[in-house]
Amino acid sequence: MAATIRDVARLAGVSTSTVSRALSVPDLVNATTRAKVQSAAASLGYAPNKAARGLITGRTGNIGLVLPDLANPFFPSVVKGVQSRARAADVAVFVADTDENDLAEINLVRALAKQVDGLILCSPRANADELKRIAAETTVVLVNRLFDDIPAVVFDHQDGMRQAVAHLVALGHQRIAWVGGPVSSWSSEQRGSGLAAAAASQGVELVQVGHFPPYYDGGMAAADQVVATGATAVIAYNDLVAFGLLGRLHLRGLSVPADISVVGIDDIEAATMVRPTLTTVRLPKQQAGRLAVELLLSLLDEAVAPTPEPGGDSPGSQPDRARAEAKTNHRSLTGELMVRDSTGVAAR
Amino acid sequence: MAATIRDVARLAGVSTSTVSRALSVPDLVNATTRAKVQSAAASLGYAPNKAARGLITGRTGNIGLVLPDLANPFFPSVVKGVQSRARAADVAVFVADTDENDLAEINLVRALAKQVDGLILCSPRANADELKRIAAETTVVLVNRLFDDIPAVVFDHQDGMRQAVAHLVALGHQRIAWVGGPVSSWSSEQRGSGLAAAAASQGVELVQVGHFPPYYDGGMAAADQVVATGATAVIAYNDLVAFGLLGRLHLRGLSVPADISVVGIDDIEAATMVRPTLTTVRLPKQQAGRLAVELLLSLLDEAVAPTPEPGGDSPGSQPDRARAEAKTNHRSLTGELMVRDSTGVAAR
DNA sequence: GTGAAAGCGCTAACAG
DNA sequence: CTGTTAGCGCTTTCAC
Repeated sequence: MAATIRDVARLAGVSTSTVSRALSVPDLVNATTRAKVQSAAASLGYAPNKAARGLITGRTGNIGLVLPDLANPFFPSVVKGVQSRARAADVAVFVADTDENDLAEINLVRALAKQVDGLILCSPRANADELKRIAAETTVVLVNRLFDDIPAVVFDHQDGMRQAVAHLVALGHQRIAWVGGPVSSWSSEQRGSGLAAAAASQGVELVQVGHFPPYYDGGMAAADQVVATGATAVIAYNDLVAFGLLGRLHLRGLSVPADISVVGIDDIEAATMVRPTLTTVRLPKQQAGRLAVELLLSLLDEAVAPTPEPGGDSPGSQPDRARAEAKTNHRSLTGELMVRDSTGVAAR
Repeated sequence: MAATIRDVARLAGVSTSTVSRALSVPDLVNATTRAKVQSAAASLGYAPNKAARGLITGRTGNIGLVLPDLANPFFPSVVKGVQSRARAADVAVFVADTDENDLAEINLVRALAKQVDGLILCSPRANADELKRIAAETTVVLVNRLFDDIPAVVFDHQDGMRQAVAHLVALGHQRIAWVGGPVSSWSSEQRGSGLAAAAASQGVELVQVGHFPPYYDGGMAAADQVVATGATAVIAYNDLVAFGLLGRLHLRGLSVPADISVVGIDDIEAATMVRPTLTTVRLPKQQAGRLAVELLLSLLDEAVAPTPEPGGDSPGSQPDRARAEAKTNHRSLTGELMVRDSTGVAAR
């Protein structure tokens, strides 16, 4: 059995309260006692029981991360970001994979909610009502989805899509196909509309080719329709779909980029492992994870020490404005185009 | 604030102990009381606080999973397996990524150990002493590494390697190169020796080409040495390394499988997304995760209700033998060769 | 600056 | 079958 605070107290010849203080609010105890306690703790290899502490402080020191599918390389990156930031704050992370199942999602959220201080929901599939309810019950940060004023970290696809289109236009493409992701996916909608805006402002034609599952097979399924549009370039919902496109195009004897250019979104590691290597919009996935943790932690602190009510001495409408904006708690990250071998001069 | 057991007790008009019993050992309470309690609990949306329960039962209902690198697609699969099995047992999973850093590994283990019932260590990098110490302090199951008699789930590479070699031999290959993984990797050693045995028994020549990092770059680095051996086929430590090989061979203008055949190990999803698709030994990764959880849970139960001491009425040396074997708590999983486009008839 | 006492939410004896 | 009592390991008043 691990050492308890009592063992430390006994060894140091002080009360348990003193041990507690010496370890968590060191300034409250005399330097010599503190040293005594610390060495006692060290020699016993004592570490406080987080669960017991949580019981009384109401803070467990744990957060939960819920995501749709670890098999999609996008998510492990986010997990890594979350982990690295959480570790720095000495916070442990529960990870739950929902298998793209929205029912499993809400069950997992409910189960986890009890034992964490807050939740990070990555690309949640839950509907609006569920989301609202969840956010009402526990502190949550959304990643890759915006909803009401629930705090969130999202990718701004406007600029990434602009870069992708500019690149293709420079190569002479005038007709671009867009392979959308799942209908219910917030990010697919964002990517699509960002792309539409970019295409419009740069004067190229955009053809949407339906909605497909965000996997390799989705790309396989989309490829023939893409070809049928007569587009000379195609932008896929994500890299996995782009790979599927590559696969099917290859089967049909079409060569990339000679016959058609392919652009992905995400920049998963495999994008440089396939041939041709994939031109794609790199999304700062790890950073999103880190930011989400930061946002969550700041929210939690805020709950403990709430910001003083406005109404200071100066009118200061300017600062108020800034605060209001910060208050929405939305962080936006932009992507960056990685030009590789899957895009080239427009065919004919 | 969430409802507590007291709220439920009040609403149902019973004591807290009755609530506790009704919910965790239903048979111990009268059917009508039970119903009353259950409906009260339901209407309050009550769920027991696991941390508080753990404080007294000594079981948190949580397990920890520590692994080297989520960016390697091998690991997310294991995580998925662990999750699915854990969820079925209503156990939550802490996941910690060590970034292949053995120091981080032991720190994470220490931090997690306090708040979980047991730990699953996947491909641990820790040295023998550390491992011994960890296993002494907490219930642990190893995945992908065997050490002493710490319970473990491993892959038996003997048969997978035999299959791979048989396949290559059938294609006329007589000289096979082996690209090893990290020197300190237990599984690299296993794979290497399994391969050596297979090669010897099937009468083909095997050339080891050093040790390389288990990534794409490792394969890139190994490729030229592989070519220099004059081998007509190469087996890589894992699929990622095989991809690196494919990449560098392509750069050098060598064609796979016409000039050289390439075999990987793992069968990560991307193996069917590259061109040529990769022939590889499929490892049942998810199953390993599931088995590890099962093993861990059974170990935990055992600790609670220990097996009765031997010494029954019958001498039964046969059953004893079986029990002793089961007692080692090692589960072995075998791989299966997936033949795809990266292997072909030996280049003469 | 430090100790004694109370209690977080829950379960496990122990009586009845 | 059910209620009372005690206490898991810790923090936090409240006195001294």
